[in-house]
Amino acid sequence: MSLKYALLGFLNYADMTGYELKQHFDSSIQHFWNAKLSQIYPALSQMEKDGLLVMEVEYQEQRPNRKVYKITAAGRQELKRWVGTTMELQSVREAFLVQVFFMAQLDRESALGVMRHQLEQYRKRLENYHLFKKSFSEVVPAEVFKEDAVFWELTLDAGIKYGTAAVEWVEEAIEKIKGMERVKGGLEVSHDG
Amino acid sequence: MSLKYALLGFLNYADMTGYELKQHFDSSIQHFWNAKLSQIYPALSQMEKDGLLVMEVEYQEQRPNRKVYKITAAGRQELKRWVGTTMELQSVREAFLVQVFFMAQLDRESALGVMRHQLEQYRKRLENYHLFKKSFSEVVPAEVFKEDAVFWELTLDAGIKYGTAAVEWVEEAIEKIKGMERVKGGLEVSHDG
DNA sequence: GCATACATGTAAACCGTTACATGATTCA
DNA sequence: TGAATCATGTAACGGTTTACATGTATGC
Repeated sequence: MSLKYALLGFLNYADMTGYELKQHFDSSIQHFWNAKLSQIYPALSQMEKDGLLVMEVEYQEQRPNRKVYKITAAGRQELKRWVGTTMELQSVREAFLVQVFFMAQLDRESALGVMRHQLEQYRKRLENYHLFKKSFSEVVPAEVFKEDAVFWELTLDAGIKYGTAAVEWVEEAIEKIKGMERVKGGLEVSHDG
Repeated sequence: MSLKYALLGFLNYADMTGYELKQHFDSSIQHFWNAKLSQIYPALSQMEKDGLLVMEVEYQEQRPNRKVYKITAAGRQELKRWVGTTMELQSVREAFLVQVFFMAQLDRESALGVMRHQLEQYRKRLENYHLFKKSFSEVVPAEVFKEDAVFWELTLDAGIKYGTAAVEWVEEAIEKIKGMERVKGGLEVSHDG
């Protein structure tokens, strides 16, 4: 459902084609929401039918015509309504935690291998957030109002907070696994030997 | 995809019906993965077709027969393989951050209202994790091997880490929003007045 | 010569939620 | 009397991903 509102949100800044909207996704909110073109195009035509957008064709030769979408008054209203709506907390879905939950199946070294791999990936992601944060003031276009930039930066801060939590958690988890006594293949009891 | 492995994981401890599996979801991994019965039942019969499980019917009167599923050697192998597999980092999907990203649409008080509501919900969730953590040693059945309990507790620790990060982030966000100057409806410039 | 940017889509598959369907027993 | 527990499912719908479909211009 957020796809629709993300599209409205971007079109509230400027008229755009689906292709350009995809670029905005990729350069800003892709850290916490993304969409493929194959989802964006049908969503836009549906939103046009619903009166949230209007579309104008720019004719081109040697490539498909550009379909430029513009937000309507109804669209602006719907965006504003949604942004101000308090929602239920969405439930967490973390496949990696399912893996950890059943990880006693593995011997200690395999478990540590999986955890270290995850740690490396969490670190890389966090590093990217930090780099993005550093370059933030240069990246943000000057014509943008300051209040927008504040909220954009808040979403980045969220990524850094969560990312830091993830890295710390795996680091501590690795230490706890190292300290375990009865892991299969460890020093003490083995259940199938 | 994790549904399949969660089912294998639980059935690796004991033979069970779909109904009982659902109860295990609800009392343990529901913090990071959940499933409805309407998804569990077809998944189980598919997994039986794939040779990961075998099913035995226990006849009952006055209610549907119990279909007790048992993991096969192939199922155990598949579980073990998956638990030891390193996976790509899954991308984050946080509708709330989409909302924050476009929140400059709101006046300061409305924005603060939405953030405070979210803060309250994050706090409640974190509180639940803490309560669960305290009662953890009592809740874990005695017959369970200690190594399983260590990994189960790690997933709880993850919840507490992320939950704490979320609470801290919103608290800081609220302070930053309070400190903003050019928010619509704030003390300074208004763009449509 | 190959990848990327530009520019549009459709179709099928997959995963998950909600609604529908049935019906006895037990507890408050 | 009404809700929860036990116990099974199917059908429809919605959102997302992957694969298929087309084709030029530009830069490395």
